[in-house]
Amino acid sequence: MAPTEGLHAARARGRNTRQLVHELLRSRIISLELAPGASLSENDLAAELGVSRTPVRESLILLGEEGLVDVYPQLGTFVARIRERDIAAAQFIREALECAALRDAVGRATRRDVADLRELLAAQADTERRDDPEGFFRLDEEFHARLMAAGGHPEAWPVVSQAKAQLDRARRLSLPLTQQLSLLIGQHTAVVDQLEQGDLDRADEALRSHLRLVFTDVQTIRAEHPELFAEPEAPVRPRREPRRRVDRAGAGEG
Amino acid sequence: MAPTEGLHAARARGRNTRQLVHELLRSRIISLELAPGASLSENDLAAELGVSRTPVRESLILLGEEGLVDVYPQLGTFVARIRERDIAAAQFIREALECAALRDAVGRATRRDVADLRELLAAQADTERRDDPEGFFRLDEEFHARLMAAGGHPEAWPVVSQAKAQLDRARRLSLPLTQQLSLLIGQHTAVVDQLEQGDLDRADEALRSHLRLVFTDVQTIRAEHPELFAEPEAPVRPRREPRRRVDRAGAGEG
DNA sequence: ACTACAACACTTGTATGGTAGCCGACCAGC
DNA sequence: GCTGGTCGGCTACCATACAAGTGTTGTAGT
Repeated sequence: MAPTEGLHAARARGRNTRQLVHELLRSRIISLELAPGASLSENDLAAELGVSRTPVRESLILLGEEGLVDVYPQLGTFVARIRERDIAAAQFIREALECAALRDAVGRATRRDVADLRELLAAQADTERRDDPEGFFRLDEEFHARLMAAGGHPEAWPVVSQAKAQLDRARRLSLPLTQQLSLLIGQHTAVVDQLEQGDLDRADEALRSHLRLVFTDVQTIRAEHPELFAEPEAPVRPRREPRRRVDRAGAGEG
Repeated sequence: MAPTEGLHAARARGRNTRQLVHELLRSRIISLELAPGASLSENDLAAELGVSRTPVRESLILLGEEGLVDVYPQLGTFVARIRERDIAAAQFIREALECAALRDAVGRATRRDVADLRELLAAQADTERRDDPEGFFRLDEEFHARLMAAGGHPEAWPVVSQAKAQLDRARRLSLPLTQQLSLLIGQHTAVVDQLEQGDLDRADEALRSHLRLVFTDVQTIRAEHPELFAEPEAPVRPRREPRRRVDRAGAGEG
């Protein structure tokens, strides 16, 4: 595969290299293709992607602002380990914003909005039948985004999305484990039902318990994959990759 | 004045050039020292600050993510005009997060928390007596930050702060106009009072109306300073500075 | 065997050079 | 006078070179 082709091809569509690299790395981090703690060298990434250090570096700075990577000057850049604090903060932000938007959506959402949401629910049910969790993730994202748009606050979605990224990293582990797609879809449906009926408090409660379920899921994951999480009170001083000994004789790694 | 000295002196305190430039520009934009619509050239800024283009550029990218500047490739970077959408979104985000944090603070805040808040209120009253709106701004910032900390969500403050930045730009105009410092302080006090008494709904209401007042203030400003705002539906295609005609006769400088 | 030390490889941070693209100004032609 | 084309200067974007700092690691000394 030649990833540079994909990059340069997309550049024609009005997005610059920095944005492309940013999105690429972001998706790799959220999907855990890049595991927490992994080292991200500007040089290596630039070489791998066939671009210069500049856009890579700028992407890493942005990811650092999002809390997805930790940059230690003169030491290295690492995929951020999942921190209890960050998870809790993300959960708080998400819950506050999504529920507030939903409350605004009650009595404001049009029939068209509701119809669109129900269409998404049907599509989500499809992904369950096809056993396509990846597809569900995309539709889940869209569902929550549209819910906020129905409340008249589409601009706030990026903020939620950023918080969500922290949760999603751990969630990727939980979903295939629990296989709770039908449960999640049921909760989505409940939210839309209450929204349609105009019951403000019940809608809020439905969405809140849904978000909380995802949150508690993350907590259970922690016991199973402690290596992905940061120690509670041990500020991780990451280790540099031990240098591979350039030993001609036995270095035949293929 | 030699701003470069301040920069390089502060560099010793563990902050790199990018962060310093970022903070500097951010404060200048929020204080309206850099007016909406103003052009920000990487070259000019680098020359003015005595650093290279790299940290300046990286700062501008970050400011772009915050919505404080608009970057038009191959055209220029401009201080973002105040957009109705951005203001509304910022208000929504701020209200949702601060009120949610306050609700958590009720029944959780310690006596120490309340005492600290009251100390801030006293200091705010001082700034009113001394007619020091700049000082009030700082204390206001700290008050709201501590309120969120009292709710157990200090990590969410940066998100609020970023949203607040959009509002503050317009607020800078409104405050000296209205001279409502005492009113604002009174509202702050009401929030703390309800928090201390443990009345959840009244605390929420007190904070919400406080935040709304600030918001409506911004709206009144719009009529007086339309040039700082963007047209509702006209995506501003910013103009480049007209070139000064190089007229030999009258331009004998140097 | 163990420790102190010094060179090294590698990191991010900063500075600078070159490129594609856009806009305003200028000018020929109508 | 007005319009279309061209030119020049400016922009952000990307690439590259240099600087400053850190942990590892091999080594000499004890």
